[in-house]
Amino acid sequence: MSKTVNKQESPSTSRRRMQMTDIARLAGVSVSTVSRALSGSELISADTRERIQTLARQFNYTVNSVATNLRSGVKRTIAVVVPFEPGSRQSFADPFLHGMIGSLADALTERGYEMLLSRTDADRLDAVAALIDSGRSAGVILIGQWRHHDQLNAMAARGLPLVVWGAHLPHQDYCTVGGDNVRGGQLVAEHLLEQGRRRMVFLGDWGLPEVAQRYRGFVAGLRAGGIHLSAQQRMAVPFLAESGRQAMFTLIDSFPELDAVFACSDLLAMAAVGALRERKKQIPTDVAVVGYDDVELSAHFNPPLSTVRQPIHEAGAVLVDELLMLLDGKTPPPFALLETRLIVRESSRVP
Amino acid sequence: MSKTVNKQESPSTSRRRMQMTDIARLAGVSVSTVSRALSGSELISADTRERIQTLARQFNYTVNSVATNLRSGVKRTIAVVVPFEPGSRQSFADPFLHGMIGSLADALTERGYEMLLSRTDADRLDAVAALIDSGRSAGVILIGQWRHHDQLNAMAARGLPLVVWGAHLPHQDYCTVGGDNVRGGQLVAEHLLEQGRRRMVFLGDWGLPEVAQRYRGFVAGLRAGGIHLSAQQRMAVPFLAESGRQAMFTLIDSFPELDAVFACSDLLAMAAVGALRERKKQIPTDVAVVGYDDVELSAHFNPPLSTVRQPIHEAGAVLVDELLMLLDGKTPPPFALLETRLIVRESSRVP
DNA sequence: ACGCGAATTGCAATCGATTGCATAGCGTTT
DNA sequence: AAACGCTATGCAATCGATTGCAATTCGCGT
Repeated sequence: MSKTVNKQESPSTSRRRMQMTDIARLAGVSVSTVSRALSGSELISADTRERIQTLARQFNYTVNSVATNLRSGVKRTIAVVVPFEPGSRQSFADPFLHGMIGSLADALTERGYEMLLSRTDADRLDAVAALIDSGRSAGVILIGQWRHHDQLNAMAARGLPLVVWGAHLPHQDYCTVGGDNVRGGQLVAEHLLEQGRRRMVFLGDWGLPEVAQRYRGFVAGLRAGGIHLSAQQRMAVPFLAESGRQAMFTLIDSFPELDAVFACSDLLAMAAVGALRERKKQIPTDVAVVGYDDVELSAHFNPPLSTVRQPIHEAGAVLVDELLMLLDGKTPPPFALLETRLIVRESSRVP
Repeated sequence: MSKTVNKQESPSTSRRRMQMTDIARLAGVSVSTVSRALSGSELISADTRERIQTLARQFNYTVNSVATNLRSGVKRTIAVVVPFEPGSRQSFADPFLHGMIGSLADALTERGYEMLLSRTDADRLDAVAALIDSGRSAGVILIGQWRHHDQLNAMAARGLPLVVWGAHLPHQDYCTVGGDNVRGGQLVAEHLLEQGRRRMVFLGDWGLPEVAQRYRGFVAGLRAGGIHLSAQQRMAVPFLAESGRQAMFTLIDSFPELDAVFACSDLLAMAAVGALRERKKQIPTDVAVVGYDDVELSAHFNPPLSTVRQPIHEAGAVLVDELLMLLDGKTPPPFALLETRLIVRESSRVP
């Protein structure tokens, strides 16, 4: 390759990217001076500095942050990882994730970081280590711990800067941020009991730590009210609308007397409502439905959906702040429990 | 700064990242050899190669892609930019965007690219040029052209690798991918007329090119059926549920005889359904509602929402492929129109 | 006129990799 | 035995910036 050839040059896009040497040549100074001028160093006389900055602006020059990072060793990119179930690849579909990503994007932008969005096989969570090992990002924010607490602990042991949205578990060496899932489940149980419901069903994959905690809280709350949840009153389903629909049909068939549904995400709850309608059940008269997350659409659903609110906006900020603490060498609290409250709307309230 | 000090070192995270020199030392060879071995070069003897690869795996070493990119000049990061309205910052809330991001994430991952997700002020679209100028990404995929066709043309003129999801406009120097919005609007008009509706209202911000085209198609379709749309039969609203709700109330008040709503996104349509219910209108008996996008939830909404499907999965692939063509110096078609079809569900179909 | 410090600016090493070219080692051919 | 060729490896320049230190210029005191 000849030295004068410009990489990524192309017939149509033949303009080479401006670089510091170009500005230096134009200004008649050295690159050192340009570098310092652009970073606003006091070492450079005010008028040289200004002249160079004007020049840079004129030519749309921006310092190459890749080179800067390489030299300075400081990275301003954070990877946000959204795992997908290896079978369906569809985890991305839950609107809750969308809210989470938006919230993280905001929090990172505010603090001057870039966001690298990455999807990973939920069974190979440890693959995210490569994002850090390869220097692509300074740290990782992972949405959900899925079934691999162990892999996460291993990564934490390697000292990788990692913060996880999820449940706080025993023997946890990594840092989590999440809602109070047990409490959330309990609130739903109490509310449904209060509404006079007795024959509940539970929808959600309790193989996942967060869901497991919601389930535990729910069962505990029911037990306190003297109600027991039998094996036919629950179904383990992934966070997919169609799965929720099918599961709901199965539950209606096997437990037709049901009068309340607790779904572990609003998406599942909405799918459940759809399935119940198809079977001519009135919501909430025949069956009360409560979801989880309080995504934006829940309030506009028909009927408006009762749900457990997760403070998404705050979540992004806390996740980012804890990760930045880690990067800064400080030790963030091992877990943060965010406020969790029940929002009662029409889907579970009989007037 | 002393030479032995390790950047981003910290009390808790004191482990320096492995690098090529370390592997070289461990293997007793030079870095050149390691570099070649890890990239699988035939120049290195098979057994040295294997020995080095094993070593790298053992120590969790991954080549620093930042350094690689700097040297090779090839970047494998694409920026996906989601503009937000400067007032609300909320553009992120529409589930359509979520689908789009997921689809792009898939397409990019499949092709071995990373995705940098970035939010920008919709009034400063030209700010995305900095993503390229600064070398953070090789190219940009922008979701929507918003009100700044001019800024986009200027960027295209600078030769920036840019592909836009949106409407095909006259005098367009950049490359777009989008649905056939005019046709979409027209399909909705025809369908509503066929259902015997005559008093339609339109919900959506026609200041945005895509929406304007849907509006034009809709109006043209109505005109063909001998129907005229007066100024009180439309409202310009941003893609926000609450705005949609309020706009719907206003329309109901100013044009109470309405019997059909065409909303420019499913989010708006769902919000409209909510507002109509609050005013005791039956859907679809009293008022038919049609949305746009066919997001996943639309099928599970109550009633299931009629809508114009945008082929989101295909969209991501096409956007990415066109951008890669640009990066490759080829000239992609100036615009791609993806299949647009009407999905009729219960919200607009009287049995 | 000379010396000295302060204010500017430039030189060159460096970040962590890649790669053209040089070279070392070793077997073959004549 | 000399010459040659091939394979496997190392040297050193390079990507685009940053930064410690050296060098230059200039003003001013004596």
